[in-house]
Amino acid sequence: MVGRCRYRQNVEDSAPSGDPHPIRLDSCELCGIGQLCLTSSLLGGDLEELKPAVRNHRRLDRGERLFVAGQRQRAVFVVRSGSIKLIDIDRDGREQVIEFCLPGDVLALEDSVVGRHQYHALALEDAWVCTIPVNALNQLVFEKPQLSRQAFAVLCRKVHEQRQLQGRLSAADATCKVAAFLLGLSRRYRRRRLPHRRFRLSMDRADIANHLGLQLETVSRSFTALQQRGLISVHGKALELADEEGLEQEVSDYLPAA
Amino acid sequence: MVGRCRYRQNVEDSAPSGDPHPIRLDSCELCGIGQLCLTSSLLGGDLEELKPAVRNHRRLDRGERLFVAGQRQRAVFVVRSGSIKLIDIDRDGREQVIEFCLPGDVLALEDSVVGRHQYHALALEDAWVCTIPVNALNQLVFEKPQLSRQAFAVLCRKVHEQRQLQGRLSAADATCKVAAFLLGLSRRYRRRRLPHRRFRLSMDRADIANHLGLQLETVSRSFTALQQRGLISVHGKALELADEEGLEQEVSDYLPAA
DNA sequence: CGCATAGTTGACAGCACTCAAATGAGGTGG
DNA sequence: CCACCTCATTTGAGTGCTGTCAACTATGCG
Repeated sequence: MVGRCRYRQNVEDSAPSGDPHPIRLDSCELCGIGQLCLTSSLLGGDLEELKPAVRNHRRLDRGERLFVAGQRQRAVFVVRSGSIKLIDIDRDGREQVIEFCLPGDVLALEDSVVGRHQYHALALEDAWVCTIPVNALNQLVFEKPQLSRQAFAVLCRKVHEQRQLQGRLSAADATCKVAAFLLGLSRRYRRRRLPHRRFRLSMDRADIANHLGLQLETVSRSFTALQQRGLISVHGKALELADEEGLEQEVSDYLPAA
Repeated sequence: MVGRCRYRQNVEDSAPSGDPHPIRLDSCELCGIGQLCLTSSLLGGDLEELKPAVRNHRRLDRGERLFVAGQRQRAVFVVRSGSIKLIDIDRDGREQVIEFCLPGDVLALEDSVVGRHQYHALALEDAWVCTIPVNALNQLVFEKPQLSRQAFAVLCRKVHEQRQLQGRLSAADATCKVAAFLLGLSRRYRRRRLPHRRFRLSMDRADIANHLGLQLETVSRSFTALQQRGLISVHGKALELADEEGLEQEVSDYLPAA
């Protein structure tokens, strides 16, 4: 299960600049994510403020757990490279994918009120995360009260995004859901200045299906359908959005503009 | 469209104490909701702090709009009696029910970051709302910085609830969704010390269907199915949960415990 | 009392789920 | 480096649930 990941984070596309996430960067200045790190929005866009709070960078092997539901929260995390899924496991052991977290995403911010992690966090591939101990964060909030307003804003966006997607999509057919999912991923990559036309899906069909409330066979069929219509090109986890306009058309009946 | 509502807020049940929401209460001390008002959690549970912030109580007729998407936000609201639906309307004029707001619920808190309302708010029945002007709220936050942490907590709960419901429910069958919806309503009423075994649905079948991603005929059929199995009793908008255990059993495959 | 709207019920078709098998890719050990 | 094994993914066939269209009933309002 654990092993070196032989894949690049993403297939090259619009940003042909080698590996965008070199390992072992201990400072924020050198971090490839830079201003795209959601921590900077969390901290009011001022990376200078951020540095003293970020304590260490942790490496995760594929399949490794960053935290477990119920566990006392010691830190808020930011994905630096790789991707992580948040899952809920019910009494019967069934899994529910809550969220896929990409580079730049803040993890477990919403757990800080309760003080315990609400979900399980698993690395979908080898990953690096930044760690902001809750103590350091609280200290920072104490020094700069406006910071909590930034955190508030991050949460508001999250509420809004959840509502938009899940509300409209619940009535959509399978292909539509899949198309929306892919476009959503692409937009998130683009916002982070990562390749967004061709990239590698870090999650498997089962994860996608679970997240969208479908069966994995249905997801696979939807991929095939979208490909036959020339909207995408898929080979396993390698994905290319061949016709973004067409894709948006496909989901425009259910999703608002980007 | 606009007219006096001849229905009581709720059918009597466990709390046979007359109309629980007398009209025209201008002070928080006399408000029937009292500590169950989510504003009190918003304000750290201290109603004393709340009073100077709450400016006026506004009456809404059934069908009346409290605010419109895009409109500049002047206040955060709390439902005092009646109920309000939050809806999104897309380019093609199609409606999407985002949320049903019951007495005690805070409205538009998550809009305050953007400064504009994100959705339309319509009264499902005659209603009263409390109004907290954003100026007053900001002033209060300035005086008591911890207050923003309370607001943060409110949002976190919202994120969490949304995830639980929509995530698990997206894969459930129609009857399951409807059962979960009814139980969810019931629990929210109970938490507010309102009749929760027998109550009146303030929204119509179309609203429920829209919210759950179903067709109204399917919702109707699900009601019938649940009734034939002795789990509920429905006559139009009058609802009774005849077998809460059975209902929970029905949704237990998809929803975590209360 | 009659109209308008809300809600229920029925018939039928289509899409997604289920079960099953085949294909392909990735990883391991010789 | 190749063979093999395992698991992810795709594809197929059949069934059931839900959407669609339509008719009917009940309720509320003037």
